Amino acid sequence: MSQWMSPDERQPTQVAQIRQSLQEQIRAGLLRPGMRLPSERALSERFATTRITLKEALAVLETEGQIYREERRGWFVAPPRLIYDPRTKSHFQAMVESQGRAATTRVLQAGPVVANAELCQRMGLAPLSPLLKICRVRSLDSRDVLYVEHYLLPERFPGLLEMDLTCSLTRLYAERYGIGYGQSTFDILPTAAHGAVARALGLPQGAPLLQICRLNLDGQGRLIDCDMEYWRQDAVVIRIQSDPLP
Amino acid sequence: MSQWMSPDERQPTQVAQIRQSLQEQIRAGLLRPGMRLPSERALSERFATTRITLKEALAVLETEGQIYREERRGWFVAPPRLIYDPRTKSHFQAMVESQGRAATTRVLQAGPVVANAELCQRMGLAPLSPLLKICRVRSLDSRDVLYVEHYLLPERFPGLLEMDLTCSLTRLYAERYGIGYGQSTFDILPTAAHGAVARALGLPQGAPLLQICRLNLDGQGRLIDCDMEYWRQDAVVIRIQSDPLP
DNA sequence: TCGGCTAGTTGGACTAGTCCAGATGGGTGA
DNA sequence: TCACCCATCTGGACTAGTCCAACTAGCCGA
Repeated sequence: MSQWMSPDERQPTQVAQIRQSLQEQIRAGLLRPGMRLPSERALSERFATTRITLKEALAVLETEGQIYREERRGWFVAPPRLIYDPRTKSHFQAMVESQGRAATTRVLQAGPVVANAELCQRMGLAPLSPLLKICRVRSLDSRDVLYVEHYLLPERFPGLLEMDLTCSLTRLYAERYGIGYGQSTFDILPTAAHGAVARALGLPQGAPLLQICRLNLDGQGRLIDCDMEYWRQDAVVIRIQSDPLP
Repeated sequence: MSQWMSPDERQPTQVAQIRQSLQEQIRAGLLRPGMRLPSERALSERFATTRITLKEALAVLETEGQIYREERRGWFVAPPRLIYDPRTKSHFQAMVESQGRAATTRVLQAGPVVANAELCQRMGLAPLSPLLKICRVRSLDSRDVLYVEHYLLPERFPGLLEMDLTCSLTRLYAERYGIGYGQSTFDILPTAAHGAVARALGLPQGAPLLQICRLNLDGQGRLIDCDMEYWRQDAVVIRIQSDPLP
């Protein structure tokens, strides 16, 4: 029988059915953005299946960015994505507010470190170069969605650590040091949450993330800093406009 | 005891240990790009755990793009990523070959369709507008890494379906119709494989993918087409350079 | 030599649980 | 009133299997 059916027509798996069913409820607005889903145990009972199977369906919806997790707290319906054009030099707060949403920033850590191998390579530094590391968590409508590690050249930013680091670094660069962005390079790639990132965003280890590594140069082409951004992947869509023809 | 330990120092989970162990072997070059990993059963025995736990570790490595899956065939070590700048107007083949790798293209389907709701919205079309749909699979060093659906305005491309669609559509546009790209818009977001996409790339349902939706305008700002690209997320890194200051 | 069959292996899908750590909220005592 | 404690609930981590469909490789016969 099944050999004559295209894979489309075959009876969908339980995981697919559960995913479909939850998606429908979300699309119909019965499950609204930010709402908590019933517990995994309650859902698995309602769908007459085991927790493992149910969790697989939730994992698919998670990689699609329709729902998100908070470690040991539960599953929630994802709010609309923030539209993020990495090329605009505007800072996080301005970008968020221009889309009618609220932004806050929290500093987790700020201090000198020694560059690791990956950073030396990306930034073209000598081995064991000193750097300033600033770790921040940024939230969208009171939900933590972005963890950033900034790595700055210490010689260009004397006294920076004493300033208020919760506001835009871009503005500090410009106003206090007269340094503005020129060309930047962005590497975008999906990855999984580990260690510090997972803890900062309240994610379980292995949860999907969108990583953006930006390398910023000033107007003269000299390196300013390197930012490692880790976004909850349901919270953002990268939208880029190519240049119109000259 | 554990209450005084930071989460970093705590004994890592089995999943984390297995992930770590496999990653090390890959980094050391003992498991080389393209090589198949031992079967799930063999690995779960070797790590003295169950298949489910083992699969979870593999899933994390998959979302990190260190390994990839072929449905019912097994797990393989991911080759280096292709560097993809969506803003360069160069076509797939040229981009791949400029990085010293081999590209091929296969046409799965080509014909007229009626635009669905999502396409009407993205392309700004009237409901039920007619479109030409071309589905292609593109491979990198003989591995299928990209599934693309092109949706074109039929009135701009009479007779297109009779041409050789395995080569660059960009070139066909230019050489046969005198149409060149102007500004384009890209939406990049991680998603999960379903239906046609999963089948075309030999992925299991729910596998992580990187979706890029591009909307192409011509030099006069008129719509040319909309491409829905689905990349195996281990196969590519998006690298974008912002414009230098004027 | 080559096509087709077949047995064995692989991943896919799923069941039915256990034990634990962290988050939550209600109640209690200062 | 408010801080703290504790019972309860949640997800996290893991075990030990079963059944099935699809892929594979090797054998066999034309």
